[in-house]
Amino acid sequence: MQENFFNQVYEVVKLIPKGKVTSYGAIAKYLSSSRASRMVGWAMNNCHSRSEYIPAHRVVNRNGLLIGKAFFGKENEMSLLLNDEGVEVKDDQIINFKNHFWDPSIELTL
DNA sequence: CGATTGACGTACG
DNA sequence: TCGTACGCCAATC
Repeated sequence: MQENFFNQVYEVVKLIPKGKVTSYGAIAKYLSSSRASRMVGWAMNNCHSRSEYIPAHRVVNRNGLLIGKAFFGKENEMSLLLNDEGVEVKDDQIINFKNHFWDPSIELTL
């Protein structure tokens, strides 16, 4: 399979610390282009094809909205996981998103 | 093999 | 400030 973009996405997502969240655009920008955010979402769509578990619930859109909840299975599961990790989520919307935001381009110190 | 879609985001009007 | 168009790459139809 793709050992460059997709694998990079999965690796970054798995590196997200507990209680932290990031956005598709942040990962895309860290990997290549800011406009490659669709590829990140596509990677998440195929995340089940990966051998490792991908904490996709820690990856949200630019608005901090749990857009992927519909693909996660149980809608509440995604919110509950984030809440359990210390991330405040209200109505599928992350509260203090900026406070919980985890930027790979900064945390990974590219 | 060619066209369209897809967990988004940025740029331009 | 709000709305529409485009870009990225892979997978599916």
